[in-house]
Amino acid sequence: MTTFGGGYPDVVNAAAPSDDSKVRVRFCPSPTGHPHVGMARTALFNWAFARHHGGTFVFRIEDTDSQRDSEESFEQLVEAMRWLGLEWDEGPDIGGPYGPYRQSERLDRYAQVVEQLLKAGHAYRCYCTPDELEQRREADRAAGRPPGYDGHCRNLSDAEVVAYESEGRSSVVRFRMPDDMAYEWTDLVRGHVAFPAGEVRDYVLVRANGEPLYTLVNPVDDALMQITHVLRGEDLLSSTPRQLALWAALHEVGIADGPIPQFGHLPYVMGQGNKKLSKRDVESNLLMYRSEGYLPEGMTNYLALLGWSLAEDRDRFSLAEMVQAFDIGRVNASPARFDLQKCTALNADWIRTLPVEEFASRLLGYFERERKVTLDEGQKRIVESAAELVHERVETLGQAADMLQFLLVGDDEFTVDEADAAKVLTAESGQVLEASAEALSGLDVWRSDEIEAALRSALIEGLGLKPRVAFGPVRVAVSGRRVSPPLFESMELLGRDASLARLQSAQRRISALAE
RNA sequence: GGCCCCGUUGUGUAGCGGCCUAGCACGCCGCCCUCUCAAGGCGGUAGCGCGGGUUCAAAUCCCGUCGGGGCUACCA
Repeated sequence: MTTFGGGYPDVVNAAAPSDDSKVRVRFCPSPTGHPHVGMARTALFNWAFARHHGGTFVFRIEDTDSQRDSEESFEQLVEAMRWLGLEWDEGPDIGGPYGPYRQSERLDRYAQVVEQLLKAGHAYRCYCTPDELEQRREADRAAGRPPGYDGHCRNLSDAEVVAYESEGRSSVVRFRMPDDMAYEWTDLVRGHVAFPAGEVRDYVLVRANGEPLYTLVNPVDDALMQITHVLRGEDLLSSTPRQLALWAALHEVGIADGPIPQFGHLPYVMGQGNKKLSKRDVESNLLMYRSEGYLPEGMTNYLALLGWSLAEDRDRFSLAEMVQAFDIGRVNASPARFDLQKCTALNADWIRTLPVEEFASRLLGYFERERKVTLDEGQKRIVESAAELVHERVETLGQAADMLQFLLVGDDEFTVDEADAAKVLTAESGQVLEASAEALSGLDVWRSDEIEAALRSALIEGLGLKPRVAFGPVRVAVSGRRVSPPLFESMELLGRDASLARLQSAQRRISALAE
């Protein structure tokens, strides 16, 4: 028996190229559905690896499944990558020396490769119908034989081929796996991984309709694009032997000339329970985080923590710090659960770390890009001043926007939360509002410290209330909520007229209640 | 069924034979601060799947076992 690693000692387990600038890695998603956090984690680790080694990060689109791929999905992918700040050096939009970078534009090359593999005997046409295959698989299962293609069409005679063709059967192209070869490699994440000989069956490279499959195009493009390191999901671990075999064949027919890349299989990102995070889970949608107002810094930071850590006592770190420290050998092999709470907490941490002015400008951008609202100059100034008030109180930009909403709406659009009103704007609070309005209307200077002094004197000293009891109704009246940014500063920003109007409106509400 | 991968508090991780009566973060629970909510401060909760070895010494090495996951497609 031959061991693949032993047969090709200079390629399979080749040490990482000593010249780091030769490092070439790729992120190669299929454009189906929305961009997904597991995908983003894979992209991030590839990117960090490339940057750490001063290598090249290639963005390649694997769109060979015309049934499932979509242009919309492709655009979202690009957008998600840009949002996260993972710039690529070669890719569909910017080209590069090994383009094109969309596989749908490379079909002619794959056809050539298939011809060569067919000619060299590394692949053959298989005329088995899906039904026949299914039946034989069933039989194998029943008999306790290992499943997989049984090699029916491996060695058809010319006459048999002619017969099948004249029957009008269509054919797929199958790769001929070497008979007695074991496959092993040193996985960058898992260490030594071995598959015994005879386990991997002949597999399909090209569909009957002529469309090439991932099993073919992925290794072919890795070869053509001189990829040196393949960092991908654990789900592809067991397809590695097939790819190793294909690589050997590509070498033999002269399509591949560089070393076989080193493989590293990243752990799954799990969702609830023990299930891989699926595209159906809401928290898997990367762009959802952007629209909720997560920071790209927070997102990449959290994603990095899914299988990797920078130091034992540090969770928060920047992309630059990650690049500096990234070591694929220190990536965990066990699956990581995606924890929205931790993700959000880390994002909150990042928000608080931002200088206030920076936070304000992100918030302004968030209003415009994600909330699609155009703020006038006055509103912008309010947001800029109010940013400080919510900076430490929110976990996302979205929460900040919500929390400041009451400062940005006119009296006609202003609404009071009904549940909160029911609890706080009760008959007894009528006198609180009345006293407040009276104290405030006499103020010479409308400033938070003056407002606070006036209200404290009227409500705490005057009515003898505890602060939290006294300010509750005022808060709901002015902000519409029981939870709000600091009250007196908010009132200053709102302005005297609007503040008093809202107090009066709340009073009317209470009197209406009494009747 | 066969093959492969994985297994430290609820979650993410640190730990790579003695520094571990297992560290950090999130969560959770108290307390303090306080105009609400946060933030901040202080304290607490909870873990090496199990069983055998090896060793003076094991979360760390070996074997077995159990559990979870993946692949076994004309998906990727």
